Amino acid sequence: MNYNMLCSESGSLSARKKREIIKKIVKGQKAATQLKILLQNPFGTAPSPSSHQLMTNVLTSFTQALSIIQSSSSQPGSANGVARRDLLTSGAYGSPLTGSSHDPMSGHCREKRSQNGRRELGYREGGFDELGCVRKYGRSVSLVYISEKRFSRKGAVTWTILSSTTDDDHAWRKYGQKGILNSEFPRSYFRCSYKYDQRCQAVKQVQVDEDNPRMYRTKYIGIHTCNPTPNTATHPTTWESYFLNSDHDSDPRGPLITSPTLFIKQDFSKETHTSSDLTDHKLLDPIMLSDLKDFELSNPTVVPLGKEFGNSTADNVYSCTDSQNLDMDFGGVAPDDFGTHFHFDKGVTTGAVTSMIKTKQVQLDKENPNMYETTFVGHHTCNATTMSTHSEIDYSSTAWESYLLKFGLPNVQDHHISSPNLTIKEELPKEDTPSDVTSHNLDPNIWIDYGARRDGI
DNA sequence: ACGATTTGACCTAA
DNA sequence: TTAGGTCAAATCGT
Repeated sequence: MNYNMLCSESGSLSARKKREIIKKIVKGQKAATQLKILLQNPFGTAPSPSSHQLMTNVLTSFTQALSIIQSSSSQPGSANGVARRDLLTSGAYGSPLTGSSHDPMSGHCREKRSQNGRRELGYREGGFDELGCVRKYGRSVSLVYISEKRFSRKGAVTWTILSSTTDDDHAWRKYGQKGILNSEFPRSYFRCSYKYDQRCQAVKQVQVDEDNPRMYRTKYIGIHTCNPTPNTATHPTTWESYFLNSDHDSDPRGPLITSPTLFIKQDFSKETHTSSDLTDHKLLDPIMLSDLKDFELSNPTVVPLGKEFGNSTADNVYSCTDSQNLDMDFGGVAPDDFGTHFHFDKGVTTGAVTSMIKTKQVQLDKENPNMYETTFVGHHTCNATTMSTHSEIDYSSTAWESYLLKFGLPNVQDHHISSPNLTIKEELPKEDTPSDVTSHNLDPNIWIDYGARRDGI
């Protein structure tokens, strides 16, 4: 939609719709302003919605405003509807299409068959509004809407991100893959899973990045107009991702990538139960506990963890760096700690505050060498560092809550988490294991590698 | 049985 | 003519 179109159409909008549009735009402007403030001062103490939420609000408001305009222009008998169609068929969009197989006036689909008899749905000359017809898809039959296809894509919002994962908070359906000239990796094509259910036109193209094969270059085309159901959309969390460009506007959902594959098992030791008494945390809601058990996040992200010493794996143990007021000397690992059972809880009193030293250990899982088992003992009483780049994290909370926020468990803010022993298993390709295990960003806390040892000595 | 993915054919734009 | 994008039958996975 161009400026002239907006202007010409605005003339036919009712006063009520004009008010709606202005309201939406103003709302978007407010969200944009908030986002600007947040970006200028990302570590401010004042509570504010996450950048993701703000960007979502901006895009939602503007998209809704545009939808109102577009819905007005596409009403039957609307002169502007004709103008819109003319726009879509003019110039670069106006090339005739083969097989006038769809009659938008009758609402019926006409098929054409290719030389090999394959059934096809052709494109009509120029763009036309979506019209439903039944098509066979594999062995199932589903309602299909023939859309404006690539013509509408010309003016679609597009942006590209570089991310360690292909996941985002939308459900996608793969519809194609192509080898690309002078490119080592093929390009995969995805459409929104709700393309036919909700006429959502969003698509994305994913390709392994040439410069960094560990990263995915994802191009998003079009903004989602669907309302995904909660159980089908993954939870949005930030991870390693970068905005590469934004051709027009930026969809806030694009750069927000979900977390790596994590298998979380939670267990409670006597030590940690007693430790909860040392803090103001309350016991975890049993319902929450059931949710935590074996909670899985699907994502292929590689997060560096672990070290290898020759051919044998070694444990890596970490202490929270925010315990600088505490005794940093853990006294090494006691001989009887060598083995599979960890025991690192140490109660330390600093001034009037009794703290638990948070430790974690990382070890290759014996059962599955592609997995890393991280055991967290104790809980953080420190504030997570503001050096973290994870905007989704509540920095004032402890690591447990941070994790839970990142993982998107529902209503986690309403729960005060006790200090469980938490074992996280991460699925990581071993070849991606770097030597430096202290700089990973699995959680928002900074860890010091205070020792590595061979297991089972 | 049915939804999702694969993959070769087809289509359009350049 | 060619490269990139899409379709849809075949196939896979649950």
